[in-house]
Amino acid sequence: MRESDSPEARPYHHGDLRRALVEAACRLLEKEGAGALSLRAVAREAGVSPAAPYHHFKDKSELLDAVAHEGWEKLDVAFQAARDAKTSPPERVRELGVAYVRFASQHPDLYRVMYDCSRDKADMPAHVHENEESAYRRVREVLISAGADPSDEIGLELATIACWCAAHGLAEMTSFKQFEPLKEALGGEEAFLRGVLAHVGVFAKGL
Amino acid sequence: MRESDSPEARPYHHGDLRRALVEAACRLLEKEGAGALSLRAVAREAGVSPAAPYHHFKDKSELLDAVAHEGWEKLDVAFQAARDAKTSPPERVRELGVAYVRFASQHPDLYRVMYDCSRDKADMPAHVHENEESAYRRVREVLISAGADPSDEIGLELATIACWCAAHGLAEMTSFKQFEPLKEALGGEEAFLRGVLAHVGVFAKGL
DNA sequence: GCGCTATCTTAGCGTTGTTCAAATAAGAAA
DNA sequence: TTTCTTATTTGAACAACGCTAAGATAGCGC
Repeated sequence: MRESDSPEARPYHHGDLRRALVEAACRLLEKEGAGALSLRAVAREAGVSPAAPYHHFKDKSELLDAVAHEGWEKLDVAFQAARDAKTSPPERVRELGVAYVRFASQHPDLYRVMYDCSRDKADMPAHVHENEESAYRRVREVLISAGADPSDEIGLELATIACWCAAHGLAEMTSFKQFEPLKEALGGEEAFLRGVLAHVGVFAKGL
Repeated sequence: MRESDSPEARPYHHGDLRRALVEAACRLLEKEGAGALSLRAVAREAGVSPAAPYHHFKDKSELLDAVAHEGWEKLDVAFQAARDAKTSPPERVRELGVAYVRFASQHPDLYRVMYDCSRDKADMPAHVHENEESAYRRVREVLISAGADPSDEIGLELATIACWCAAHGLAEMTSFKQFEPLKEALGGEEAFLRGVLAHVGVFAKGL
């Protein structure tokens, strides 16, 4: 029981440690929270020595990158449902926003890692951010399908960014306990999210 | 030169160390960034031993709280100008948003500390957040003066939160290098901020 | 003067990220 | 097969961190 018990390819004598480490990190993140996510703890959880990860990641931050990558993929899955929802295109924009925020509120520590990675590598070339990029493009597509003018390059980009900013801001705030009375008054988190997003132009009318 | 050279009250035999520590922390934050802000580094910067801070703050996080407190005060100063601007009330809402985001983009590391403190104490009683609260109330006031219906308690709160979320989201994103081409196309950061905020209902039309 | 108490220092504990030489095991070459 | 090579893992170590405990120091009221 010293490594991931998945029956996958184990190309070297200790199995696919890289994969095992990322999974251990995700497990720790859900169990103990972001504060407990040290490289040593991840190695411990995976059952290897503290130095082992350095043969698969040059840094702690590179491990976190891999975790974040996983996170963006999970978010993309959550986006699928919203995009394929059988509602009007403008409503789909809202669904996308709600899906985003709900993802963040269901996996707060993972979301934190994802965002910290994005910020710490904010000045790196674009190809580093492939997953963010793909989520970004998805928002953009839904905005177009909701009636945004695709020929107005700048306007479209501004709208997409506004979408993303509002969703990110709300995602980081929903957990604030100060809002709980309001959530109850509205009858749940879902209604709260929709209520806030309704005040954000892009979500309210799809541009 | 072992402590702050301000000629202020020094009630105990080493001067007002608490104050000196907060100032040293702010100095470090601007010089070296958030990553270099260790308790020991702050003590070093203030010219005292690593254990000295523990007689003024029970924790590292309590020092950061004090730094964040300072930050909210500085933000409030930045808000003053926007509130007193001689423009139409709806325009003032936009000014507030721009002031908020500009503050965050001018003091990114301080803003990070401020926000991390808010999140880490998100489940604490309200009086802990007096400064956030006062900034929140300021937004609320400006919204009312811009035409929001003060009797619609819930609607007003939702609008305030939407404001804050959009501003916070944008504040954390403006530094992303991906947006730089767009900023240039629009002729500067200011235009970029206004462009994004224009897509956020609350900012665009003051509710 | 005296003691009291707050303040600061020195020393130390446990943990972290990271490096490096040595050990180990898998795959290729003989 | 045996040997060689190379990728992987370990164990020991370093500096830096947050934090604690015991002692030194200095200001205060008596």
